[in-house]
Amino acid sequence: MKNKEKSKYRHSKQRQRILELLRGTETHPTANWLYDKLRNEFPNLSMGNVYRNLNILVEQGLIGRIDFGSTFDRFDANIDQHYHFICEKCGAIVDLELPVDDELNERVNNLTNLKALRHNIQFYGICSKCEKKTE
Amino acid sequence: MKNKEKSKYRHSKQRQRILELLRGTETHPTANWLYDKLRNEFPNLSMGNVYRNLNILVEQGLIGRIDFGSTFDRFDANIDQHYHFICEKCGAIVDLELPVDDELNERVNNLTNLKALRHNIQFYGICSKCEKKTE
DNA sequence: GTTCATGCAAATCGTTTGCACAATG
DNA sequence: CATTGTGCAAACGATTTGCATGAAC
Repeated sequence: MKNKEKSKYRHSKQRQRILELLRGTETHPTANWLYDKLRNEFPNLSMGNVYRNLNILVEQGLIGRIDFGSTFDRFDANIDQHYHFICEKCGAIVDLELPVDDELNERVNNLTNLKALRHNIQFYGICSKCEKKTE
Repeated sequence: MKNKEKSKYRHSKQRQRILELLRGTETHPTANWLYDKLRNEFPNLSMGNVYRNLNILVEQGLIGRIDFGSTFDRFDANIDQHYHFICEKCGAIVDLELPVDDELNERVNNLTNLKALRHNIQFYGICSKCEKKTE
């Protein structure tokens, strides 16, 4: 699908440091956090450049963007807790009948010193409509 | 915490119709989708009003906002698939050691005619630091 | 010296807000 | 008539983009 085989990327101190910072922290920084950390080293650093480099690093597969889903809010009159399926082709969101498994929270609570109260699951894949179109 | 016991809301045709539309669809509309559907009935409808009403309906518990997490992107040098815990107090995001359960995808695929390839889980609750502060 | 990276500012996109007027109860 | 809802336009915050200059190779 996405073929940019050419490793057309040059070396850049800024990008290098962004990657190092991300590798050196357990937290999940925002672009702004990285920007603040790097202002000292690169006094003229711009947010635009931080974003550009983050996108390049994601494209290179060196980092991940924590992907909670779409960029805009979606609303739902179905109040019961339920999981969602999101089609990677057409973006459709489907409610799932899969029973909500509250034991998962317990497993987290037993494994860590966190207190998990609830959770969401999003499944990603291809919906039946898009599956047909491709075939 | 949040005490606005008074049902201080009046009746509004626009809000009523937004709720009806949400109840009448299986999709998970965006504000813009609702806006488009309602332009005919309310030629002067504004996006601002759609958003205001959606927020009110969420506050009333009549609809849900599909909540994928934070408003800004977060980045992560840990590429392996893993689940996340999000602290509802301080917003911290913690990687979980909980093994990724690919059988969940199979359960979805058996239950539906979708083809789930991967999934994310986000747990929500209180992290240990915030837990201490509250106690 | 061609191409990619950068800083800067302006632009974009989804969402929120301030305000004067209209609708509700 | 007191208060909430509305349209409008401006404001907002996170992210992207156009452009002239600077660094990499």
